[in-house]
Amino acid sequence: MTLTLYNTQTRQTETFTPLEPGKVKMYCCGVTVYDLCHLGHARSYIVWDVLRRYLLWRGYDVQYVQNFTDIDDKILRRAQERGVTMQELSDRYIDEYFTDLRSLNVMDADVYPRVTEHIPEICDLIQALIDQGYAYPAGGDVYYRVERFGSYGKLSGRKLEDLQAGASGRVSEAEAQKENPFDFALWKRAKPDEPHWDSPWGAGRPGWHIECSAMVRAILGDTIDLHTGGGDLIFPHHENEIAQSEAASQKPLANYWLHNGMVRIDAEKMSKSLNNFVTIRDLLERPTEPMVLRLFVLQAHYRKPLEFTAEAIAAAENSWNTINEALRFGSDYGKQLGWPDSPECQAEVQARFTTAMDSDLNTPGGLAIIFELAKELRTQRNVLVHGGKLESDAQQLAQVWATLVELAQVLGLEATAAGTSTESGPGDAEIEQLIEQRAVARKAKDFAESDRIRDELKAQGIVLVDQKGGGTTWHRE
RNA sequence: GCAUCGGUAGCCAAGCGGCAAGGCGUCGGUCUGCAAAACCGAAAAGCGUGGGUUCGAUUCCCACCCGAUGCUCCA
Repeated sequence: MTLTLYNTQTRQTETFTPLEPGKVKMYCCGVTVYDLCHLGHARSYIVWDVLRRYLLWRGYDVQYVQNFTDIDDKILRRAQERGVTMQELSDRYIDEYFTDLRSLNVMDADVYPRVTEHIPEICDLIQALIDQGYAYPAGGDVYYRVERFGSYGKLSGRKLEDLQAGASGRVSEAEAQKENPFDFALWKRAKPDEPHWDSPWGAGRPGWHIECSAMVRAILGDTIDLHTGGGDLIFPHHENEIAQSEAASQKPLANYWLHNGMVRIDAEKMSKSLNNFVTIRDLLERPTEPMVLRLFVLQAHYRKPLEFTAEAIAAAENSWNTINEALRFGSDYGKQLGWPDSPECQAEVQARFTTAMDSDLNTPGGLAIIFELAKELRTQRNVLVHGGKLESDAQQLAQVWATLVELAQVLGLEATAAGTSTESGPGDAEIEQLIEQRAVARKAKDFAESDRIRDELKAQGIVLVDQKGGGTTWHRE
């Protein structure tokens, strides 16, 4: 069984072979921190988190690095608008990033480099490019000379002559200084009142693309195994990273380039600039369980576009209930069923899961297997609750459960506790008393009264379930 | 215009050469005073369109239609 991954660079699904057996060096392009993360970011980081978890599960030693872009035009502008420093603004949104992504059970990276902490390495790299003729200073800026890099465009499959200059409608005033309109800034001269660093080319700050090249080199080395990010980064960001890094080192920057598909809303890409985004915070405060969002994301293959709708989230909510109930089976009933402390996993099921995941991280395929396990557990749970004993062998069921927990963990799906009992409303004793009253009414065939009590509790989020034997159980919604 | 990726049941979504996974929803049954929950069962796509290759194509090739993304803000 070998892992295969779709490599944007070759446009093929390839067998994954790390540079060094058993070890994986992985770099993921992180966020520019001037706002809250939205669902599109969530998708990206969940997907790469799953790749990382899967590699770990397969026994690789994974070194995972993800940057924060903490200097940028948009950060500056917003900081000025709010009357705070750029660092105050970026620090705040880095904190917010951790709040949101950790709640989605995205594992922390091993290193979170920040641009402002790597200015010397960035300057060294720029100098090396100038020395080799790949870059030139102009009026306090430094530009990369795209025509000098013969394979420019190899990642995104485009040729310089095919590019349409200014197609995005954002032509900078610096355009005139460039030798070629596609030359891009490595270093930007500081405007008055902007944060800046001294450099051989004058006071300024780094361009967007150079940071990743410099930080990958500083932390992971010239060549890494996996470089990941959103599909909207392929051009120009990743193309430019390749041009910078490979010109400097004469070695490949990454052996595998992986990109996730965009989240769409109303058939359009969700993005900050289109202002059509839904933040992770919005969703979680609705409230949507974090695991529901994970499930929503993982039910689609990572490279395909994913349409966000309220219906889709509602569907994922129902799906998650099934898995969640099954995940809780062990802690709820394991002891009473005499399960061993750590039941064995079912190798055959693990193998099928592996086959799905090996094929370019087919999480929908993996989830189909998880649902098989979850449905069996849920069925037995209900049989147990309603009938008092299991229909299937308890020890075998323990293995089903252990397998489910393990595979769900690979996708970062973990059981969440039953309804929080902190909400207001009637207390347990009061509920029990109402149930008692209702039982009396039912016995007297006063169904109007019994239904009234049931509806009243229902309105307060208390669901009554009449049992076969005549008793009534209840739970909070 | 150029580049890339898609178009599979009511919705979401796998599969990619040999009689179309899974999830959500829908319908029927069991249970119930009625519900809810749960359980059992069912219906529902022949895979964008037109050609071609093949014993055989949703899967490969060609053309076309539609959509998305990118073409120096972007996960």
